[in-house]
Amino acid sequence: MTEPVSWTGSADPGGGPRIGTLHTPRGDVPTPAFMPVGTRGTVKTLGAEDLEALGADIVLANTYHLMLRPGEDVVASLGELHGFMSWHGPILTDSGGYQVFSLDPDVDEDGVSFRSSYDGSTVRLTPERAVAIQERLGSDIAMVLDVLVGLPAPHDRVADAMYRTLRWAKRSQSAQRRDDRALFGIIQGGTDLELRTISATETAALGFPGFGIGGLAVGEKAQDRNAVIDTVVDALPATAPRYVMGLGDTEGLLDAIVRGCDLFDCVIPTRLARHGKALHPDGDISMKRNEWRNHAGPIDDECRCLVCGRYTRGYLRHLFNTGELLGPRLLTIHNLHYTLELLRRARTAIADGDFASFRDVVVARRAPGR
RNA sequence: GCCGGGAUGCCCGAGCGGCCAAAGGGAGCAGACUGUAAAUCUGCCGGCAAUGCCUUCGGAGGUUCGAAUCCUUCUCCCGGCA
Repeated sequence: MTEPVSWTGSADPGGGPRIGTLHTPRGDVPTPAFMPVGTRGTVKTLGAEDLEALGADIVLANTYHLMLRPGEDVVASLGELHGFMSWHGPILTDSGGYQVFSLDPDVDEDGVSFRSSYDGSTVRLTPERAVAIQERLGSDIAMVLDVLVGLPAPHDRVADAMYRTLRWAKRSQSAQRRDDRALFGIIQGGTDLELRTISATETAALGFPGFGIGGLAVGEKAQDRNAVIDTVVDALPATAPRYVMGLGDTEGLLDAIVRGCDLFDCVIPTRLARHGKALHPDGDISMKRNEWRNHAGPIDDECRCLVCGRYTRGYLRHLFNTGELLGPRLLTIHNLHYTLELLRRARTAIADGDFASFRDVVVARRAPGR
C-alpha cells in the first residue's frame, strides 16, 4: 500500500535546515511548518475560518480530551474531526501521551489509567485504543501513545519510558485498521543521547512514515535539547518528516529548524495570547502593562496581521484590563500570525540558502540588551 | 424626636482588650506559561533611613500596663416607632 502521508523535500542526509512538502490526504503542507494546537477540536477563541485567514496549513487536536468530550463516536458521526470542526485541511492528533505526563495517571505495561479531568471517572487508554480512537476521529496523522517523563529524571525512569514507548509503538502499528490515515512513531529518551539513539534507530526500523521527537520542551536546557535533536535527526531516515512535539518559542523553533526538523506544535502562541502576552520581534511583551494605557500604536508596526492593522496597544490593554473576551481572541490571532509568519520566513530563508543569517538576525533582535 | 444597628486599609468585608499593619475577597501592579486539568497560576499590595520604627480601623476625649476592640460625646448612614 502507498503511505497516505509522505514527505518530499530538499533532504540533506543528516542535519541542516531543509524545506519540503508534507503530503496528506487533505492537502500539502509546506515545511518547516507550525501546527496550531486545537486540543478539543478548536484552537481556543478561533474558528476554522480564522485559521484559514491566518494561513494555517495543518492543525492539531487531542485524543484524550476528545474521547472524553464529546466522545469519538460523536465526532465520527458528525463527519469526523474535519466535519466536526469544519476544518478541511490536514489534522494531526496527539495520542494522549502528553496527558500521561501532565495528568500523572497510573501507567502499567498494558496502558494507562486516568482519573478523568472532566468527571473523575476512571479512563483507560492503551496503545491499541489510542490508535482506534484516532482512526474514529479521522485525523490524517495519528501519533502512537508514548510515555514521557518530566526532566530532570533518573536515568532508569527515562530508559523505562523510552523502552515502553518502543514496545507500545509496535503494538500501535499492529492496531492500525485504516490505510488512508498515517501513524507516526515517537522518539523518547530524555536528554540521554545513547537512549535517544536507541529510540530513534529502533523506532525508525519499524518503518513509520514520520517521527515525533517527544519529551522535549519540558524543562531541559536549550543546549541539551539541541544535542538531542542532532542525535535523533542523525538516526532518522532523511526522507521522513521530523516533528518536534511541543516546541514553539521563537528561539526553540529556529534551533530545531536549523537542525533539520520539519513540524512543530505548541500552545505557547495561543496560551500566551489568552494570558495577555504578545509575541514580538524585539521580545515578547505583555499587553496588560499599564504603560500601554495611552499607546496609540499597534503591537508591532511591522506586523501584517489584521490585529496590528487596526487595533492599538491601548485598546488591547483595555480589553485585558476589563477581561473582555476579544482580548484573548485578538492576541491569539496576532501570536499565531507571528509564529506562522516566522515559519514562512524561515522557509524562504532556507530556499534562499541563508537560513543561518536569518536566524542570527531574528535571535539577535530578540536578545535582551541589544 | 425616641429605640435599635452600623461606620475597618483603593473597594467589599472579617476582627470585638494583647499573638493586629489588621483574615478573606475584589481591584491595582509585576511575573510565569512549550505534544492545553491553563480566560490559569505565582508574587507584591499603609509609609520608612526597614530583624526595627512611624501613621492607620468615622471625629474628639477617656478607661487600661496595653484599645480597631471598653466608656463618653459628636458627625453621618440604615431599620423601627412617633
